[in-house]
Amino acid sequence: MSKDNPSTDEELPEQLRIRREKRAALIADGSEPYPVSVPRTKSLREVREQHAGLAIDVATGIIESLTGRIIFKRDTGKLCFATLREGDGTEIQAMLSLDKVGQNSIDSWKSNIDLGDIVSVTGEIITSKRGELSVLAASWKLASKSLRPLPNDHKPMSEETRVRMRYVDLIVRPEARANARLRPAVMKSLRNTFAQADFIEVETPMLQVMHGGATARPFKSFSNAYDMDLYLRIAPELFLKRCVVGGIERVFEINRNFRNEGTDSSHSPEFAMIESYQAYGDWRSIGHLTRTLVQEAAMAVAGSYVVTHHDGRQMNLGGDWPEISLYEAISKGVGQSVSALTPIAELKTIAKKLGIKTDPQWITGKLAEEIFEHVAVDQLIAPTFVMGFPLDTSPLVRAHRELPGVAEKWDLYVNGFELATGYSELIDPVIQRERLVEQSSLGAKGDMEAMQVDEDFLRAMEYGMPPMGGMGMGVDRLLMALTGLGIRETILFPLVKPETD
RNA sequence: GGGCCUAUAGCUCAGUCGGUAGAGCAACGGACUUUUAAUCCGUGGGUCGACGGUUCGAGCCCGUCUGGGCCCA
Repeated sequence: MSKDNPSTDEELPEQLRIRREKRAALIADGSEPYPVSVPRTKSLREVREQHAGLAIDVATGIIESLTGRIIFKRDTGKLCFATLREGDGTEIQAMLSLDKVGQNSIDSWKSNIDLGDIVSVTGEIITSKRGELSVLAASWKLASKSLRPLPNDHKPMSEETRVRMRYVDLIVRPEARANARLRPAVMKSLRNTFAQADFIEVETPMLQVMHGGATARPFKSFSNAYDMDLYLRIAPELFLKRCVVGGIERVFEINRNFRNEGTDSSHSPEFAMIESYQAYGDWRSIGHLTRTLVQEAAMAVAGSYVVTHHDGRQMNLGGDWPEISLYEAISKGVGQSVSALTPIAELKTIAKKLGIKTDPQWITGKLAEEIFEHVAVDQLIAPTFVMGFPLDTSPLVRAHRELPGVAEKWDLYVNGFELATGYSELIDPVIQRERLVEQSSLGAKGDMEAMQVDEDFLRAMEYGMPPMGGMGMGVDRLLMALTGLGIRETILFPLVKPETD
């Protein structure tokens, strides 16, 4: 965007140039376009609350100093109106009349103050003849001169502009303000739910010597001080499990993970995830916890287990959630019986028949999961636990206590996407070593997603890890499930490629 | 990875058959003491994403690249 930052003013678009000239004129006049402070006695919200229900054309006699960004400006000859807006979207009208502020002041207001400027207005709180709650200025002061015109407040900015200039999006679009405040409300609820169940929050390394805990391609980095490669973590799992070995029996982390993979409306290269482990629990107890976390989050932001999406559609997250078996869902979807013992050749035939493009490197379980995603996922709108995933794609999970070839792993689907996953964790260090060695051999064969053998993690396990359930849930996806928004709307500043000239 | 769509004023968008670039809001000048996207009169504002090609002439046609979006895998 170098065209917006030229070295000389002559190159600027008209509107940017004029605002810079106004800034210079203010300085030349001896008034500050960027003062260190301005009068402010109350927030706009406080004034609105204090004077709710005031009748038309009332003078309260109460003097306040209010600040806000000018979002509309309506100047008549001797009386000027402006709408001030503060960060949460609360608006109050400012009125400047010639007989209250004088000729110089009102002239300066008309010529030097623009849409987008932040101002402080001191005066009596009144209602106008149309009943609009207003501050009738006795004096005013510029708090910050805006050098760029605001976009049209009545036409939404394009999706790309919203993402690239979220600060402007937050000024002009109510939904953007609401979304930005939704995430902290959900985070607070999640932490409350964990706290009530005696879980302890920890923070584990994001820079890791080796990536593990999930199958995904990592971002690679490098430490100059240690002269070694580092990876941005793809999951905190192996560190949280170390915590459980050390006796933090109920543990969780809410933090960022990084995956060097494709992006679309439900995938971002960096994303917030909850992981939680519960000693002496299993996949069912952790499933119960997961449901509570989601339902309490819904209650916190919507006041109900029934949430309303931005398109008006409603989603009931209340009650118990149905459980379906992965292999039964596949069997139903493809019209023939499929189990964890179905030979890979048969799965390949099915995949081919469905038109799924397969990778010859895929192992049996991966093929089954791909078929599942192809035939069943779209129908999983209401919250549903999909139970019993292939053992060979779940290297950190305990084998199902009854079903051969199946792991005690569920995926929670909502709105057609995977929201969370939970396991009965594998705690036998000998089997764990075998699984990780197998993974690393896949890595050696070129599978960029395969885990490495983390010897320190295995050593921790060898000290004895209690039986436990574990869970991971995408925070961005939880927000998506609660609001129906795309991931780029739930993240304030999603990664975008830089603008070019 | 493949296919389709898209990029024009500060913002949101039109632009017909290839013939001097348009609107609304915003801006600038003027009028107006109760406006609510104020109104009225007047004015200015463009490297049409970048580069190359075809043509007497390209916002428009062709190619390459870049950004963005959608669908498929």
